[in-house]
Amino acid sequence: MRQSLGHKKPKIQPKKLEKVFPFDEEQREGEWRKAKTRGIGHKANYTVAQSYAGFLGVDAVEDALVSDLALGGQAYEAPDLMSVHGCINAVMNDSEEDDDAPLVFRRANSSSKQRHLSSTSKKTDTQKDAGSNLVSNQIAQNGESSHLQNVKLLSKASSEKPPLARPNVGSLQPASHNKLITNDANPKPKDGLSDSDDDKPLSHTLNSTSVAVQRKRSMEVEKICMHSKGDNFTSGSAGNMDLSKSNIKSENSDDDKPLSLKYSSSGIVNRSASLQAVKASQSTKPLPLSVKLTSKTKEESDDSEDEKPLLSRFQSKAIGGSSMKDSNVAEKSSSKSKLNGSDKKDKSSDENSAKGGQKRPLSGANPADSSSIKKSKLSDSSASVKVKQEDFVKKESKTDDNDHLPIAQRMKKTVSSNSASISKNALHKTTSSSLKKSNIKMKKKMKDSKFSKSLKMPPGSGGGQKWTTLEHNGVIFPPPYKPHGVKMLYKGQPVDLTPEQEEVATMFAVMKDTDYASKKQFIENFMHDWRLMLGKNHIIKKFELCDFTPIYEWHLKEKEKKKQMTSEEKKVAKEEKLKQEEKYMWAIVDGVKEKVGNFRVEPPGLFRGRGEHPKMGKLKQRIRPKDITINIGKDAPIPECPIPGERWKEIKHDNTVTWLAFWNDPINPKEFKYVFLAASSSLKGQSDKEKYEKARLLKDYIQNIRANYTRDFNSKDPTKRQIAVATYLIDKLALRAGNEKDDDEADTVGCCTLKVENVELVPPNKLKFDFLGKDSIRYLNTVEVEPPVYKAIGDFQTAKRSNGGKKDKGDDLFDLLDTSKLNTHLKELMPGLTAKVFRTYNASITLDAILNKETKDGTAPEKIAVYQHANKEVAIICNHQRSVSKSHENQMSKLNEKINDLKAQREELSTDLNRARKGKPPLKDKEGKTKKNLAPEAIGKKIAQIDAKIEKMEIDKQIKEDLKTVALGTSKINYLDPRISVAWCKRHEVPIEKECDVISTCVLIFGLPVFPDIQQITTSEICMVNGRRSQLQILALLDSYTQ
DNA sequence: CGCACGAAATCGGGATTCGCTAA
DNA sequence: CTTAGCGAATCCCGATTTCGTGC
Repeated sequence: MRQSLGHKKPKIQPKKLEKVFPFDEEQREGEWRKAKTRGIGHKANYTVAQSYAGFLGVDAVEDALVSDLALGGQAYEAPDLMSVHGCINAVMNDSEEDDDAPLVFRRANSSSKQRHLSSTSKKTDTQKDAGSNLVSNQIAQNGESSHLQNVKLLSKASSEKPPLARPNVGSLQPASHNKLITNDANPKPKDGLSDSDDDKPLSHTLNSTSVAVQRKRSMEVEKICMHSKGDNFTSGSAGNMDLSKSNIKSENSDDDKPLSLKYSSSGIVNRSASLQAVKASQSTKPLPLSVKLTSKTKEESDDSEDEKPLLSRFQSKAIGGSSMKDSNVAEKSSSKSKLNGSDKKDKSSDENSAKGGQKRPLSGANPADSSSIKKSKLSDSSASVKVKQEDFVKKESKTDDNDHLPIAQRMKKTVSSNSASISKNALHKTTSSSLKKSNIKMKKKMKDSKFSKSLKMPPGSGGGQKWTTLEHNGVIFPPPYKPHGVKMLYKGQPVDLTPEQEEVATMFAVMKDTDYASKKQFIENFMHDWRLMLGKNHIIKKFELCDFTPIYEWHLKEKEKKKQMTSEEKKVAKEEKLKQEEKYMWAIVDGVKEKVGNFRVEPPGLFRGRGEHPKMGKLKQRIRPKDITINIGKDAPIPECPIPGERWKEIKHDNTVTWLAFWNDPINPKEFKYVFLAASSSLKGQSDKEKYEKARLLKDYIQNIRANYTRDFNSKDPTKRQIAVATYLIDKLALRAGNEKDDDEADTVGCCTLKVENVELVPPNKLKFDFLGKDSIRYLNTVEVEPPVYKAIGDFQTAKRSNGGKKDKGDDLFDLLDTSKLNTHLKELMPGLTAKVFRTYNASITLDAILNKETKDGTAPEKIAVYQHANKEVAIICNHQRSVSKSHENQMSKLNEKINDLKAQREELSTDLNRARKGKPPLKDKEGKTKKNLAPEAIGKKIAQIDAKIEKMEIDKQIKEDLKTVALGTSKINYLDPRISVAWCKRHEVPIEKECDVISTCVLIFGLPVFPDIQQITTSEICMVNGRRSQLQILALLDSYTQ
């Protein structure tokens, strides 16, 4: 056991984190319970609409914040992220602004150090170094995994920290006015404020006095809250501004010593810096995130959407406010500050806008890149590398080398030639100063370039360049089939099969215990494809005469063998596999090592379609190199084909896409299977970020959109009317758009493809939906709708077909609509708006609303229960279901048994209590033994304990029952903006670590030094790390930077 | 020596995460 | 190219057993 601790590096870390901030198991979920009473059964009636109120409230809050700011007189312009960061920092301690740029790092270091040592003065470099050394030493002592230690430290620090947040929170919430969202036409001034926010955080921090700091902290908290409420989703720039300010200040004051120490710990910082630099150069630009967060995304919106209208709005807003100027000033003044990166970005954005809002072409992710994609990748990398190096140098000089070395090495690997210089730099401080200068310049350039890139051409927005250099090793194929020689029976007789035939027979045999094996369609398809292999004259003709049992039993035996392997053996096997796959696991994108998602080619098998899929059971042919197209950088070595004698189908060098390879789906040749980077990659994080930013942007338009469709409920134009009603359903019920489907796909529908029979009118004004959606998951929900909608649906159902006939139940309800028409319409309402955005928006806004509404003072477990409850409501809205586990019934009865057991104990104790009060000895227990003669008080205490236990178990039971069909993970990963979770944790002092399982990773988003080595990760990369994704990210990062 | 108590070790299975691949 | 659920793998925690200590 202990030993195990020593070994696993990556996984351990997470564990440790958890341990550091353990929550008491006992959850008393008071409110939660009540909420539950609604239970799953009620989910049917739950609609997004219920969360609207909270949503409005947010705006109000924002306004309040704004005024606050105004009063303060200071124009803080920190990006949202910053603000959040700050909060986090306060809690976690660390600095974080860094996300953005390399410069940031330094800052972060210094700031963190400062915090640690003493808030009063910044430490000198040497001081910092010392601090870092301490940390590193500690780590070293402990031994194996410095990570762990660091983590621990961090977590402790965070836990220890006195939370500032709370105080203000309450006050903020009250805000009641809800300002309507600004319409597209005239964005409010706030936006402008928000825009400006991005820039100047640093200066503020520095300036703020301790008192101010405290205040700010509280402010921050508030803001965060706001954020969580609405900020995240609302654009409230003003609020954002506040946040940023507060954040900054808070950061200064907050920093925990521990954190700073950790933070400062040399290696980490350097690494992160380098990473940041790299990223910055690339185009990931963490800054944008931050900006988006607080300031609201205006910038982002610009980036991604780039709608002129938006830009103009933002600009105007920004201009209108003093913020812009301030920001600029701040930037200048604080150029040295680490935040620079962000500042610069902001600036650049401002500048750009000033110039005319034109965005630069995406051309290169990195500034350097942009300058010349043509350059050999080496040169490109070198450019970015240089920046990195510089950062490194600085940091390294300060910190000790040990930690760094690994990183540097890594860097080298990726960068190649550069690495050497890096290491050297580390050694020589003297050079650092000059380097710094150059760095700063570089940074500026980089920022600008980044900025332009990121803003202008977000990857998601289409068309742009996604990378400049790309290296990877292709894909790995499953091992060839090994014939087992076990013969199946036909008419009771063993049959000889060729290895190919046996392989397919085995595919079927191993599925004997699944539902598929008894489905007609499955068997039909399987037999069809298998017969092709057997040939016309094979004795095997009829499925009914086949007996796969021998093969099935062989399979069971193999499985058992595997199970019986000792852990030692398993470990060895695992390591071997890892060794084999190692080279395929990573890609180098613009000089940064990133994890590849699905580098394993899908093995052959029988297609397992979901629901009543017409192709289930078909043979999924083995994929060979000749089926695969590789996409890779022009200058990168072409991956060697892993199967001797074979070759790739094609090599491409398309930098406008993110896939590394693809092949045609053998089941549906029209479709493709792509190999992408892992969720933890910056490319994915970036698009995630864009997704959430777009959702956030919707908040500014939603009011108008709703007014719009409400008006069109009664439109005389039937198409308009259908669009209005469909939009309403998508908004209110979070339905999917519903693309047309071919006959060879499962018969499922979405909004646009709803059939007449899928909706039932329930007088007076309810609609009952019953249909199979994506994954053939049933959507069953009865909701009350506005009368005009009710009437419209009825009209659509009875309307004439285009050919004049009468619609029947299988006809399209929205016969004049399809997804492209709908989305075209939506895009007119808001740039980039699609049906999916409503889902994201409503999921996140609902989380936000519930958290704000239901979180009360209380224990951490209570708060977490609130979070879970909110998560559950979102899952219900999105109709994320799961099948009830096989052991569910079993588990429930066990729980009941235990409860009954406890109740019996309670009874017995209560008898004893009565006797004890009368001075009598307790009765003998079941086995006839005599019990201790306890004092009545002692017995009473025991009873109370048991009562508490019973109550907890009852609650657990209830939760379990309620969640048995609800899948929380999907929304957590794909729909809930992690910034909401982070802000909430911060505000309510819920440890970010594991508590809400979602969140541990979010830390990364903000560049918090949870894992020192990861620190460098910038916002953009991680961005939306939730749940599992966060885990992945953490591990991936650790792997990539720590090894 | 036997017993009570508590800490450490071990075990078992529920909970969570991961990997996969369909949609 | 994102979103989704499933089954397997892994983690985690409580329950049970074992071990150690003191009376």
